[in-house]
Amino acid sequence: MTPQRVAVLKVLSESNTHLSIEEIFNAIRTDFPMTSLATVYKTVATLKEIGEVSEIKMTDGSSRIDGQSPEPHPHLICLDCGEILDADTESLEHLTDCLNDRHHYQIKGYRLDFFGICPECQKIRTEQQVT
Amino acid sequence: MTPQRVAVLKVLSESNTHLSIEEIFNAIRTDFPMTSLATVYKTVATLKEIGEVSEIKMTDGSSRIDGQSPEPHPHLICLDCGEILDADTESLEHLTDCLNDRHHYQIKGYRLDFFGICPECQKIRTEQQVT
DNA sequence: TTTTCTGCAAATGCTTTGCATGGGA
DNA sequence: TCCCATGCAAAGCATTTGCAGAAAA
Repeated sequence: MTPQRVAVLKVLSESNTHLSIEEIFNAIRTDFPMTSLATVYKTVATLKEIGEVSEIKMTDGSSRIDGQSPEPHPHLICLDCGEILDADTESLEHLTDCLNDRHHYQIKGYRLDFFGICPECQKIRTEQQVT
Repeated sequence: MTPQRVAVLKVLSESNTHLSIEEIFNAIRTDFPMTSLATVYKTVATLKEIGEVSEIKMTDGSSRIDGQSPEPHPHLICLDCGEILDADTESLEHLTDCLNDRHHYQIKGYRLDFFGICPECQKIRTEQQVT
């Protein structure tokens, strides 16, 4: 627990938006001007590992940090300004209609990817356990 | 229509997998050894613009090209080997159960992002049309 | 001929790493 | 004291770009 880590956590907890690493960095620098960008990256990586935050990869390769809800959940991303909103929906059913109604977003597209273990790799994992 | 572009299209149409740029590059080089990586990038970018292919950004920053179905659709991505499968489901309802049944994937998580225009930017867009 | 594409290499942007220093427990 | 975190700078990786030559239309 170093002042830098406290500062990162403070920034993330006080913000309800999805900050970029740069934004976190700049926010911290007002309090701790000697903090380095590398430390922010390292701290965020640590927080990700212990499940405190989640990361949203943007199409340009950069990423945003979600410090509020580490569980995977739908996002609304504006194609124009890049704003990210948490889509507050309880089920995956009738999502787009629901999102249009609630958030007044014009939905243009989506990205839906599931992460899991394919049958082949499940076998490999099982074999490795046995060995 | 240059030989290089034909080659890229050929590779993409013949493959039913989700190739990385490198894989496309290597596949082409067997036929056209003088093709450069930059050209592959440029060609894929062009194909993306005209909607012929879609791009799947991986968590490591690299991307895979989907030459079969340009429409956004769910993917199954293996956490171990990185294999990408198109999830053949008709609706978004009861997805994970359905996916487990059909593809025998162990679903560990997902990424669901909607892209659209936020209310603010809709206003801006409207104003710009008027101006 | 005129435009567009190619290929090389350099540049870019975000992120990661190596390593020596320094603060925390 | 011992260890881990920090900060700087350099490296890394995927991708993009500038530009001159070459091919397409």
